[in-house]
Amino acid sequence: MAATETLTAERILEATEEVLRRHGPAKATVVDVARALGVSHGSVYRHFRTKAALREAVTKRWLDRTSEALDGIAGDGSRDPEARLRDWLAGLFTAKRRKAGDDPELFATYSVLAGEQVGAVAEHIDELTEQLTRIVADGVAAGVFHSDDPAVSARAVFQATGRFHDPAYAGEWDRPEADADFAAAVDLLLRGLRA
Amino acid sequence: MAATETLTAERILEATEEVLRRHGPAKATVVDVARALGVSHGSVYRHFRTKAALREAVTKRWLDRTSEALDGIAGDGSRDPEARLRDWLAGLFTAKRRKAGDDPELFATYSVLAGEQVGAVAEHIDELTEQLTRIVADGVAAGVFHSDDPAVSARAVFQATGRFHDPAYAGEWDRPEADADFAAAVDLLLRGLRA
DNA sequence: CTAATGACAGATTTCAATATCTGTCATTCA
DNA sequence: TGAATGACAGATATTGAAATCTGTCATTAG
Repeated sequence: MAATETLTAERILEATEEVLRRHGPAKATVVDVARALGVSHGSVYRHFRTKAALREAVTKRWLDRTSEALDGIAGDGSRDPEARLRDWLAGLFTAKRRKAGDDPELFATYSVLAGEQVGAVAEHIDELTEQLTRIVADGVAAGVFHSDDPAVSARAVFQATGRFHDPAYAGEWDRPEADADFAAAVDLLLRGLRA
Repeated sequence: MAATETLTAERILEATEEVLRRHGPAKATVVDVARALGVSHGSVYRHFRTKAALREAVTKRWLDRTSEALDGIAGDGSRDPEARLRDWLAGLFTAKRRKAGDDPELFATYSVLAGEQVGAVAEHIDELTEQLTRIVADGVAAGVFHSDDPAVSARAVFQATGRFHDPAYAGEWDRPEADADFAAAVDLLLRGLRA
């Protein structure tokens, strides 16, 4: 079905996301994706060199949706850097938590890729760290933060809050202490950043 | 062999550790342990109710060796709290890193238990957090640290440094950036604690 | 001439039969 | 009498044969 429309990378990505959502990362084969599109699996390979590349592309698209939302906070130079940092960290935690809850199968795919140290995940992390760096640098410029090197501080903040965004900890995000722990972490880190 | 000596829990733990070291956590059955001791596996069950209890006991013994070494640092009230905290965190990182490198099979066992949220691991974490709390409280008493609640701050510090002691991250401990990342994390957290 | 196909080899996964293990307990041994 | 045994049922792991999948490519279709 739908063989009337041209087969684009975008359509394949949509179908893959759907198959992944339904079957999870373990099942969800290239053949399944092709079946869902009503084409032969050879056609899928015309657009993605390997199954790994396809999974990575789907995950990248999915991760980019998070980055974009946070980018708005990071880039809003009109606001107080401290409030922006708090909002950004809270936004990241909330987004990951929601993704883990709403799209467990896609999230599982992302967790697998994160464990495999795949390029798309590394890029996502770099992107987030750059956003953080911007906030820290703005804070330093405004005189409210101290940092010898905003990139180093941003990296430290990102890693120190790993428990609240690293998929390895997803199982702990629903525990009742999670929010208090998050608040304590943010308070401590902000004290460390203040000029 | 060695059937002459009495079978004690201690001897079973030693044999289990040896079997675990040799075979890893996947293999390493109760039957193997019994074989290594030259007794029937029923005898092992006289000392440990389940296989899980045996694994946990072995891991506990192994974890306790770490706690004891660090306890010396935490309890040394004569030293500057900031230096003690730095040494304690560095000691924990070094110890975990060495355990992961020297005893990969035992470490894998510990990682599995950590993932399963087992009691012995929770106790180990509580113990470490208490040591940290002592250092923070000493620092507050000496006027060099600020904290509304040393237990909360200690917990935050412990979680924020998870990347450097949580077995989930063991794969990253040998990367060249690890030491710089650790230093940045400790610096930031200490700034956050200072009065 | 480009997009799509489907047959193919080798790799991976599935599945069911088989073997091993866990945990119990009536019995044996010292 | 208390420690150790070994046979046992049910659960789990291993194995190897069959099925499916990945990635390629010569061929077909438009």
